[in-house]
Amino acid sequence: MSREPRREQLLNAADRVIQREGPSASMNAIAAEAGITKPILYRHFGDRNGLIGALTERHTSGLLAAVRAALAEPLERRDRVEHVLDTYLAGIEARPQVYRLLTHPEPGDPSGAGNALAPALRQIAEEITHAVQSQVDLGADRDLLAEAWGRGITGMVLAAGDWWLETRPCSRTRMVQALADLLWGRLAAAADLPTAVLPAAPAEPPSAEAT
Amino acid sequence: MSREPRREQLLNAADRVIQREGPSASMNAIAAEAGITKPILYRHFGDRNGLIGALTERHTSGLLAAVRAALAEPLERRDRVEHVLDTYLAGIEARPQVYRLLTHPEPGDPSGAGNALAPALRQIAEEITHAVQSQVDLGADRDLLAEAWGRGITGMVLAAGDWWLETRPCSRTRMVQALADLLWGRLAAAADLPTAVLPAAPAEPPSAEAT
DNA sequence: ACCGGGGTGTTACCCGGGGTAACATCGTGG
DNA sequence: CCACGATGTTACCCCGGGTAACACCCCGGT
Repeated sequence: MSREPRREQLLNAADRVIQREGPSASMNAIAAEAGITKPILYRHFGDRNGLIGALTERHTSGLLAAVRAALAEPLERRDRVEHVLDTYLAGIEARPQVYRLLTHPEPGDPSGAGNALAPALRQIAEEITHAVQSQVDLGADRDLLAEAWGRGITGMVLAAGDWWLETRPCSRTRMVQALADLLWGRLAAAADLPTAVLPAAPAEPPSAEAT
Repeated sequence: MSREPRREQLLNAADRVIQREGPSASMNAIAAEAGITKPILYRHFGDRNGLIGALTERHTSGLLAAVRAALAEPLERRDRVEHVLDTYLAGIEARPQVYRLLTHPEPGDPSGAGNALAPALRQIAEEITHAVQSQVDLGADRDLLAEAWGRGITGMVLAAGDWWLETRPCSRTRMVQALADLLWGRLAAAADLPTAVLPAAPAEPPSAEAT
């Protein structure tokens, strides 16, 4: 049995463990699940990041391709955005544990950059950036805006999607609407509430010792 | 010297180390910086999360208060949003290392939830949620929308801010504009680019082994 | 039949980080 | 003077990532 198929088997095992124990599963546990011992894992993947990376690759390719496809769909812009949002949410909904893996930036990253976006998500951000750049007329600022928006939208969907996954406050469709509405400037368009002009704001600024 | 002042000293030391070495600084390193040894740290803070938590508290209180204040500012809505964005960006700009600390969710979190938003950021998200809920007329969906948007906006600013901090592609003011524009539906309002209807899209779907 | 190489696998170890137990020390109030 | 409670110490445990050194097994070449 040459390298490649073996690699697949090991990845399958790792996959099962992480599905079961979450992304913090130890190399020992993974090796055990595969019925072998650590050094073999290291032979195949170099280090933990290698393994996680390979695993991530696997699962992202699908989601990433799906998002990319959704971004290229020939739809009205709003529909396209909704389509992308729905694609992403459907993806993370299908495999929550794996999704957590994707989003966890490598913890022991000693290099200066503690990027908020894991590599997998950075790819999505780049997809979005590129799509915006090539599809939307933003004038002189296009490059800056597209890049900032790519990151921003990705982070927005990450955080909101995470919350949605955990609390399931509504259907996927509704969630898609909520996010699309935000992107569509509904925050700007909505009317003010008749705020009673700060009805004697209760002064209580610094009360540390909060839980 | 009673407990409290000592605690402060220790926190100061921890602060310096993290400022210098990033959030992954070891307890040993922190103890050394304080001129003492580990057990004392543990006496004061219980465990690492306790220390980090206390440190976080310290630094967040300022930023959180600032954001809260910005949210309550009696301005036109767009100006208020810009004000909040600028407050946040200014905050993370001032102390990057500490900011990284805030955003790093505890790595060894064995509980199922690997929340994308660190506790400090969750507080900000709640602030935003509350502000939207009490200031903007969103009809029947207000609760859902406010909550989803709170998370979403926080995540957006986190990701975009992170990128901005690392690459410094533009001035803070411009960045604020870019994000406010996104929130203001400029994505929706902009015209389509005259896309040449997919000029022979280069087919090359699954090409793994990417770096 | 013999050998060598590239795959498989193993045990046993190193290192470093979080966390703790047990002991020494100092200072202050009864 | 002593006891108590704080400060501090050394030395240790445990566990997880990562590696060294060695054993096996099969297959192809001479």
